[in-house]
Amino acid sequence: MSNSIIIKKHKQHKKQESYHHGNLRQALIEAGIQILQFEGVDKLGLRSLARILDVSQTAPYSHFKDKTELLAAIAEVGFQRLAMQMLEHVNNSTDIEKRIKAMASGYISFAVDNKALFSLMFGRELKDMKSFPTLAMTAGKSYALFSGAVTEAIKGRDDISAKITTNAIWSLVHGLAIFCAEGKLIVPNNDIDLFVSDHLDGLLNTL
Amino acid sequence: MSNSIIIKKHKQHKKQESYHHGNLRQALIEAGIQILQFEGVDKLGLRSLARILDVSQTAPYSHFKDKTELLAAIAEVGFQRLAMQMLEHVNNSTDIEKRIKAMASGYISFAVDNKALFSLMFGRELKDMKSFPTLAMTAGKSYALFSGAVTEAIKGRDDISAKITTNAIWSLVHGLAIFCAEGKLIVPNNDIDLFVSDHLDGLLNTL
DNA sequence: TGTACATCAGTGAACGCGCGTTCACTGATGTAC
DNA sequence: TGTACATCAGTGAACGCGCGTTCACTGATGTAC
Repeated sequence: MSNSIIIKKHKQHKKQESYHHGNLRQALIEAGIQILQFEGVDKLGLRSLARILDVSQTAPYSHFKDKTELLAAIAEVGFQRLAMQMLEHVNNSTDIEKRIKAMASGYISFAVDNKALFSLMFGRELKDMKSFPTLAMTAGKSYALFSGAVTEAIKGRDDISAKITTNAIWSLVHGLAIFCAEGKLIVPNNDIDLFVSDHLDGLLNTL
Repeated sequence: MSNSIIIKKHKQHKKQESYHHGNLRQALIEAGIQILQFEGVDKLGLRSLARILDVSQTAPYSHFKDKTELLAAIAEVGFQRLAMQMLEHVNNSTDIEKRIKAMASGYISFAVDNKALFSLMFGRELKDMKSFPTLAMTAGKSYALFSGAVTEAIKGRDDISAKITTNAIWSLVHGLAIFCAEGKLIVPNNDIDLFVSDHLDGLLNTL
């Protein structure tokens, strides 16, 4: 990738070059996501980010107390997009089983399209989410989407069973997402919907 | 943890201190696993390992061409133990469904007991397994255990269906393993067998 | 409207760190004769 | 059995690297009067 792309995208060149960046916080997050996209988690550092944004290496400290806080902010955007992508796939289907499958497709294709971001979101770098309550909340949204659908599907049965089913679906989808992202599983013909349908049918049939 | 434990375990003190370690390759691998157990992936380096084993920082290069090769060796041991732990849980049950559940229990409890090793085995550090054929082979064993059981269970039906079912089970189990290891899912009363049974029933019922 | 001033977003030098790897080397080992 | 010698497993100094973070600072901004 070319760093200049990232720079241009964020450093909106005003008439006179300004001392202040104007939008550094947001730019750091977005550039971070770009680095994840094209380079990988271990290239993502405060210094590398500052370099890309053409800003001094300590400028990020005006917006984030330390590196972890920046990573948390990036991951949070990731979780927002994950939930969005799940919802986009759902569209307006009313069939509950189809909706679950659609959410799964969204989940998995998000993972495939954002491998490094996805692994940051679930990785060891941020394993103590307790320090980042808003991150934890945002992260909970994608789970809640599955959970809500399952609860609706099996209403009548008890809560425990709903929870177990939700966790099973979530785990299955997450596992598929990881293996697809890593290339350990291949989606035939890139037909993600068929792929998901095939792999979820067993579980969903028992709903 | 105390590093001295690791040292004592490996540096078998002979009468006269020997110039040669005697067993450095094996010691590096085992100390590596210890570091993973008590410190985490990012504390695992050639230098830290050499330090622990009380050996010069370049000694490891007599046994591994570079860091990645050492990591691959460690991961390979991990995969051997994973397969072992799966088989141990199986014992001598003949019921195929029970056997699959037992293997799943082994898989998940391995992940919980060896979080960092598990994440090395499936992590980005070794994402290009092609460079390590024996690692890839060993890694395939745990998959083969699931695959064999499923094939046996649904014999009569076609291969494609067997493969899909295997992948679904594998993904589900892997997802559960990750979430349990990360503490995102809690195993009630530490009854891993019941936990697994609950979460796999849906899928296995369709066999 | 113009100005003083607090606040804030940046700078740039410096800190200490641990890392992987290379290099020329040396002490120990085992084997062929 | 004793010895020469190739081989191998170590040593220790040095390389260059990028990193997170701290510090004292300065230029820009906006607001109260």
